[in-house]
Amino acid sequence: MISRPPRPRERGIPDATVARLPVYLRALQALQDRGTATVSSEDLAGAAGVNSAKLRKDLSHLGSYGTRGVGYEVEYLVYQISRELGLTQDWSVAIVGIGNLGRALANYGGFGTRGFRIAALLDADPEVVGRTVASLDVRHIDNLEDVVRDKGVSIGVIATPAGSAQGVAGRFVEAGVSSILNFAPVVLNVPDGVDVRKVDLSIELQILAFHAQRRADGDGRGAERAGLEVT
Amino acid sequence: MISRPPRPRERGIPDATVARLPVYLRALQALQDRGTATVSSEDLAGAAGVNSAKLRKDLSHLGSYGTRGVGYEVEYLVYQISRELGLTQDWSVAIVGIGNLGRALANYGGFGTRGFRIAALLDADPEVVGRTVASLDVRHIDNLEDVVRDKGVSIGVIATPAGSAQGVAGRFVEAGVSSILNFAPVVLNVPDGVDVRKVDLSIELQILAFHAQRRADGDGRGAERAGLEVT
DNA sequence: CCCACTTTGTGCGTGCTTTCACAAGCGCGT
DNA sequence: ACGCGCTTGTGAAAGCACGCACAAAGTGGG
Repeated sequence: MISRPPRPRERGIPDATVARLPVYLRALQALQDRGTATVSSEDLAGAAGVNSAKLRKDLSHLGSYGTRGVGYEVEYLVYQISRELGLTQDWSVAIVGIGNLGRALANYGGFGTRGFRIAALLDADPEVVGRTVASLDVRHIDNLEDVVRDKGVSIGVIATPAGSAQGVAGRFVEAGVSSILNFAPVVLNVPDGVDVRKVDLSIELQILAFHAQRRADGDGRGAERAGLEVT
Repeated sequence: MISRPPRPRERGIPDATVARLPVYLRALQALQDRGTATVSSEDLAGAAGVNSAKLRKDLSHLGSYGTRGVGYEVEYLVYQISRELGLTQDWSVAIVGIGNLGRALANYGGFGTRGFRIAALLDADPEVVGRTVASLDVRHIDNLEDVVRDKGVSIGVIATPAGSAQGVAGRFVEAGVSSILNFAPVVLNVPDGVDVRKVDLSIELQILAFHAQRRADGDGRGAERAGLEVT
């Protein structure tokens, strides 16, 4: 096999676009709350902090939902993006590791638009198990498989120390969870077909430090590389 | 003017590379703790979850620190990456918004390698101001400018509700902070020369939901798009 | 009905990222 | 001293992503 067939991408929305859709959605919901009926790509792009051509191209991947000379109908667009992101159905989330971060996550009520329901909290520490956090009983990690099955958990959140994360990930996968959000500072090893996203505090700080240093360093001329919003 | 002069990028490390250096650094530190002296690009790439060619090219931006036939000396590489990221100096961090998340951040001791020192906690709520969190007094937000000056804060972390975030960002910038890590679900508006990074819970969940739906949807054939680790 | 104005959707050039593939370099055993 | 095996560093190719600029398409006024 010389070259695999040039990647059909059968219904392909580029990953970069997918990463921005939630931002557009939030901006749109803000507009909706303010009673705005339609919005131009220029204005929406401004609110979302992106280039308007990029926004139009992103939206064009979902179909032609705008009206030339007018703009986009806010309500309709909210619906289309929600549908595309899969927010019209309910996702059941389990959080493992109820330390400071786990508690913060559990209490973080406004999970964007609804669509996400925190179904269970799990921890290994007997000190924590049995307590009530965000009106949920914290259950022992040994019940992970049962909880996943009984509550139909489809997204697992790992907020444990680094050492336990891989083990938890493995159990999630074994139990049939194929979407994992990982806050532990380790690279998770998972089989193909499992989607892992990582959120890492200290990595973000380190990237900021790099740019800050660069700014301070070569300051024969300032701000040569700056103001970059990053997703 | 047809084309701007082709972007000198005077000491340019690509952004994509910078974003991965912290991951390499962590993997290297794990190796170091285990007493490993040298490591091949293949092994390190494995530990960091990236392609080995990519890793080598990334490292080549820092200079030629490997030995052919052998690999990279762990300790030396740790030092080089740390230096490049600016972790050999101390960064003073202020956290604004001491809710669940702010507390979690304040208590998150292991900020990667040292290099980051939490210098101050600020909040607007009189109920919270004055309390001690992570052995720091929570001070009133009105002291932001003083704190930034007195403690030499160079990185600001915003963990407030969405509504307050822009205001806090403005004050940070005004006070001379030009690196901001934003946890609030809003797009911050800052002048050029200020570096904002955003961490957003619900966006991550929405992206997971998208891929999960895709997997469930078009399952005439499974897992056509999967296993993608994302930074 | 037509014209001026607005705004979308997209073709195209450019630059960045990733990946492959391999020559050059290094260490070790003989 | 020499050759063998291993591993780096990098040219070259392919794929993506971004943003400009413009044609196409719609609106509203006269």
